[in-house]
Amino acid sequence: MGRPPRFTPQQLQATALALLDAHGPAGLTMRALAAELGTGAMTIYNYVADREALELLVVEAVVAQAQWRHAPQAHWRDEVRHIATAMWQAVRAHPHAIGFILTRRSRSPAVFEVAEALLAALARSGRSGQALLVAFRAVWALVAGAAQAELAGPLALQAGESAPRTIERFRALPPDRFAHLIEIAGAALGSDAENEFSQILDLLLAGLAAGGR
Amino acid sequence: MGRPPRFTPQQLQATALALLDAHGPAGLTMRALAAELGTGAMTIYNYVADREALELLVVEAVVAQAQWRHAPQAHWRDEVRHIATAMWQAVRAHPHAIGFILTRRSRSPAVFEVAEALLAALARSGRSGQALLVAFRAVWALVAGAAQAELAGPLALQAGESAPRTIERFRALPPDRFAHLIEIAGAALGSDAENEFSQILDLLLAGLAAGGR
DNA sequence: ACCTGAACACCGTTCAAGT
DNA sequence: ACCTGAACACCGTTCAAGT
Repeated sequence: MGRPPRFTPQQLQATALALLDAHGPAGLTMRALAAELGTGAMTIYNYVADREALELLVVEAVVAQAQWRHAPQAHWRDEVRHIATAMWQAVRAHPHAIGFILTRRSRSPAVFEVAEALLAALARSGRSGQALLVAFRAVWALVAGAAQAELAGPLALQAGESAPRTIERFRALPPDRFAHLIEIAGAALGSDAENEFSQILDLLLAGLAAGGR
Repeated sequence: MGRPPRFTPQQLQATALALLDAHGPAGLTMRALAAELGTGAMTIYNYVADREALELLVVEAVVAQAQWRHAPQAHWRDEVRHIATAMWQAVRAHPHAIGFILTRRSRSPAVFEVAEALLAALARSGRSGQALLVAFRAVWALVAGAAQAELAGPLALQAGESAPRTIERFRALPPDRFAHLIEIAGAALGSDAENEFSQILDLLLAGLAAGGR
């Protein structure tokens, strides 16, 4: 007998993301999601194949939030910057989702769409084929890597750790072996993430401009 | 009564990494590790505080495998390339560990040592303070991001998927919306990872050279 | 100090039965 | 077609008892 679905896929997706945002990866379970929706755990399996599919749904939800405008009249450099920044911001808006975004292979339209937009902008630098691929991979890596560095890099802030405490932690390292690291720890704490990402991107864009048109 | 430990920390670390390499993340459990060592699950807790600590042990094991030589007479560009490549290769040698490396914050000496070596090389470009931090974060992001892209990027090969099958999958996308992605999919499959990483790094190094000395 | 089994509070998922 | 509870095979970890 054709029974109408109790939930929409969008409802599931939004609830899963909300759960993740609120309680972190450990809080996103089939059972917790079901409870949040007011049903039993097994009901979730009417909408996703398994836990992995649920995680992909969340990745899609985050990446889909990346918004950019197509600007064919702008310089390709500005358009690449615009799209890369949009993606970085979307990822950054959901810190608890970053782990999933970094490690789960998503084939969702949202991911393909940012990829295509980036490729189109980069193609305007005069690249095609292997050179275009390399340029794309470089920008993608920088965006993903910037999110990674903030989450888990050597200079990432520990969750709930104060700035003075972080500086102190680095000062406690052997100064003869980690001189630069200790020196830079202060700058890392004073650094504004948005501005820093912009500068990192600038470095790569300068390299891309040198090789392009 | 002072009882001598049955295992060394190195033994635990090596066995954990071997288990991960052989069976993937799902295969690395406290119980499986204990069984592999021929003991009960709870024995592991005499060596690590919890599962998270075990994962950090594995991350450390992988990063510690990065080997580079200090070359103060070489151009800073070559030294940066050398260290970045060493780290990328170490990460790449353990595909099943990449997820942990990307998402777990490690404060192990191994991580601090690559970071310091990279910083020292980059400092020779004439940078210090915020500019040095930005240069470091850019290189780090590129290395981490390259590993990410290979694991989970839009052009990553699906585990066990053949090259023709991958191309077919991209050809099945709407060609009007994903023209560049479809075009580039072929290049992505023919691309040699080592060579591609080198080219990506070149782009960033060109940008770094333009801003440095 | 280190070892370890029993037990607890969770998971994801299979199965079978419902509408 | 979709819903759902019971049950199974796992987890990480606490506790208490051992040497």
